[in-house]
Amino acid sequence: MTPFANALLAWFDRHGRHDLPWQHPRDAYRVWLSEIMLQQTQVVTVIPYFQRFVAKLPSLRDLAAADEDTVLALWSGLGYYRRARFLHKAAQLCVDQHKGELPRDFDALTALPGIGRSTAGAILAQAYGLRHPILDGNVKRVLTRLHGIVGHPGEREVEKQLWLRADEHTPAERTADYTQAIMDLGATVCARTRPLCAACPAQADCVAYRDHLTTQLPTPKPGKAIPTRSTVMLILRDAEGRVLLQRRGTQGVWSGLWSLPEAEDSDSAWREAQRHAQIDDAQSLTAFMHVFSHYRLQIQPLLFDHAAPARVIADNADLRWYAATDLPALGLPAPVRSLLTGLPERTESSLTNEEN
DNA sequence: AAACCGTGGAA
DNA sequence: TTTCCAAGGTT
Repeated sequence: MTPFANALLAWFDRHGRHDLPWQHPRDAYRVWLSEIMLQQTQVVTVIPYFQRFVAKLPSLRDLAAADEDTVLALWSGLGYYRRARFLHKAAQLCVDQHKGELPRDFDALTALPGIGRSTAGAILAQAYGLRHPILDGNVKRVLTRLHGIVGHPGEREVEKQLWLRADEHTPAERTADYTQAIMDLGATVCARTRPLCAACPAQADCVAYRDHLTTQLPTPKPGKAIPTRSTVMLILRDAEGRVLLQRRGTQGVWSGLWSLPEAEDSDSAWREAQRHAQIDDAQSLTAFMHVFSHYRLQIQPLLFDHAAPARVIADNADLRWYAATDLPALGLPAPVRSLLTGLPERTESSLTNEEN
């Protein structure tokens, strides 16, 4: 065992996190679910989603048997929705090909959608105690500092070095604890900003600490400007307060989620609205910006109140009028949920349609 | 290889 | 306000 691993395990026993929801009980399904939810997402954000998810779908077989709408509703607000669709698909593959269990084999695990090298390692180490390294954001931060590795971790040479170090430090004993420990260290001590080096068990071995490089490592990703796009979101609301929602396709952002019909500008918005309902006035709501990882989206909501639904689209499975009480059970994009939740009440004038 | 894929919190 | 990015994987 490397001196680092030894010191880290001793630190973990006293200062590690031992009460995370997926640790009690720590079965393969819960470890897997937590690892997928935690991809690019912090622990504090994940915890309530995890609790809600396992309360509704406590086992892999429950997940496999669930509707995609149910899964996406449980994921709604977490982002990167492809994770949820992959998770669902992988559960069904486990039922079909692995007797309803998550495989204990690395190649079989990474063959499942949504499980890459690091996530597979985390599952095998934490759920089954097998010696496999992980290399998530925490480990990259700890190891770049510990070994003074310069260069953005996204570069292939840098990542290759990091995997070698990750493997070197991963002990054959207490692998599950070590895996949790290095993530805990990265999250609580070796933080991105203002690391608590005085409390670090690896301080004596740390190149970045020795050379005063902790603020410069890991090397930040080269910045790139992201474009701004714009869209008009149509809120068609009928006399009973129901709103027309459209299920998005399997490609692109918010795949599989229920969202609002969209248009490029207000003119095409009117034409689009008239395809779905008889409408006679529109109210521009406050426009706002929604930020994705790779572009900004300027959203102009357009409220068509007291719309009379066209009969022709009534049977379309991907286009439905939903009551406000239906919304909690639907997978909605975060800004759409926020928009619909904060919608103005239908006014007396709109109810009586006094403009005409 | 580089783009794509969400969201919210911190600084 | 702007910028950065957190338990990554897929195409």
